[in-house]
Amino acid sequence: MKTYSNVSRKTVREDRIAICPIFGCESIKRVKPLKFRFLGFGKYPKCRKHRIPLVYVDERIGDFVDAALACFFDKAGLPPNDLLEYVKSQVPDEITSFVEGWVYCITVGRGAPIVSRYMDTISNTYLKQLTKKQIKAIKRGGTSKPNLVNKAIKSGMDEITFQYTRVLKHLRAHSEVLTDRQKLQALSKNLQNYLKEWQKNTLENNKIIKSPENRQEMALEEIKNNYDQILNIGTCRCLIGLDPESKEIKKAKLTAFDRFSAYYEFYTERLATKFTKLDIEKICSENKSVIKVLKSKDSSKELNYYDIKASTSSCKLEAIKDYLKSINWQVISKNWTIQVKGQGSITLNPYKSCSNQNPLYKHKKWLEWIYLNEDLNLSDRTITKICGLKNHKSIRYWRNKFNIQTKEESGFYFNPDGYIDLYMPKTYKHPELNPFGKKRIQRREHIVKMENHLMISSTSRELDLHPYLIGDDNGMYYIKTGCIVHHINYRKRDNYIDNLWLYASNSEHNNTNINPCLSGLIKLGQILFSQSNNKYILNSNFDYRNLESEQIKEIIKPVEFF
DNA sequence: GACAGCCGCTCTCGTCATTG
DNA sequence: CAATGACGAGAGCGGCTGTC
Repeated sequence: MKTYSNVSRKTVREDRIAICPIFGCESIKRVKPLKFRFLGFGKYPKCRKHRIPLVYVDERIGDFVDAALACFFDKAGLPPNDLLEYVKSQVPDEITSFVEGWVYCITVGRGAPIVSRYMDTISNTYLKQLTKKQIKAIKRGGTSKPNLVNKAIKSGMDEITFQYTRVLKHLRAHSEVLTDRQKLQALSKNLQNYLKEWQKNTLENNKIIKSPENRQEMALEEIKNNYDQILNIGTCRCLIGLDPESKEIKKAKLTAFDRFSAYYEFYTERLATKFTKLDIEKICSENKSVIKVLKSKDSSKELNYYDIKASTSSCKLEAIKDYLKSINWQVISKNWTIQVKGQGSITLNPYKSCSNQNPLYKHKKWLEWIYLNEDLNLSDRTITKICGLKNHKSIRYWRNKFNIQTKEESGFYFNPDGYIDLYMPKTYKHPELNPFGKKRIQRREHIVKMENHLMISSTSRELDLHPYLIGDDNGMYYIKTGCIVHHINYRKRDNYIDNLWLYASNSEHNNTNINPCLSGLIKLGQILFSQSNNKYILNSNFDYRNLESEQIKEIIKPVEFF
């Protein structure tokens, strides 16, 4: 569990704004330093309503947004299997419009309007804590009267703005990338009636609505399943034009904020996983996906399109070529005959590889599909290779001819070692990297995340005194070279801040002493030794967390020698 | 079309600790 | 002492794009 800095007027160095840590509680207060450190009431300000200590807004608001976003975009929010099976078997024509409609309704069904209203309230109340002069100074921005508004208050404002922007960006991505409005269609009456029945039945069987007190006896995953059912009812109700909050849910006093709090717990316990466009497409289409193509080559390894990007070029090209053959091209275009100057009309075969005799890139729909496919994310250069051409300019030429706009390039790349590399903007002026400013700075994503986290969560004094940080002239702080940002769960792409730990040096990093932990897991049977492979393997049929803590202590206690 | 500066992407090398 | 794994850092090829 994350710990927050205790809001204490004894230690607060300058005015800051604090809030009740309960999501949805609007109790917000300006915390001033005590004039005499030993005197004064309200040394540890508490929420009047909940009687618990306040936390700083800038430390808590990010958690709320994390929780809300985890809730909106969790995989469990996609259409549930029982509904999908019904639609596929009974009304197969409606599968696309049903899935598109469902995804369209997810954000509203899961409470997006409430987040937006809450963020509005927080930012307004935050501003009310300031004097008119201070608000004017903030609005003026720049360096005007820097002493009037102290740094902590300014950074709190910035954090609220940053987090609000995050919410809006995700919602925008949802409406522009994840949903396709043109595919939205009214559902048939049959399906609507079935959805009404479905939500009634689901509500009746939901354990949390039936008896909320049972929650304490349930495993976290079970709680999540029940919460997801409630949230999916919200989405379903939106889809059939009803208010997402049903009477039963209101009766059970399960507010949207309770659900976000629950989701914060799921998020911190890593039970929430974000869905992508690929997941939606997978539901809609029966096509063999890239994943399946690659899986067939190495069935033991779970692959996704990140792995495709990171895999070796030849393997990637072959996988993509195989994948392209499996696409249902008849849906994309019905006419595969093109006119080529000097050769007359040619009938292309999209199920065969691209070649001189089969120049698929000269077909507008083919090129458009392959270039704009977000999961493949192919560049002109890669398409050139797929087509067996030498000069990428040919692909660009045909793109221009067909009026296919150049994509916005993304600023991150998958290092073959497994990390995510970022190209840093020019404002990133790490004093120890590229001191003459001639080259672009590349930085691993997890280091940048740690730097951002430290900048947000530390006071200016803490930043100045931090032994692992180095500052620049513009008040930015960077992790010194030589320090190591370690992935706690050893997953190099899991760059959530909770999975990162900063070490002073490689030697300190290598002293993490993982061996005693591993031996504990071996004693518990979580890790087994496979004699056929001569290797240790993970025992996936067993979860030591199901044991009582006393049992675990008994098993892993030190061996006694006679 | 030549040129320059920028940038996408890949590849390589270095350090340190551990292991056998 | 060589091999290996986790991590950091950046060189370099050649494509992209704007300008003349």
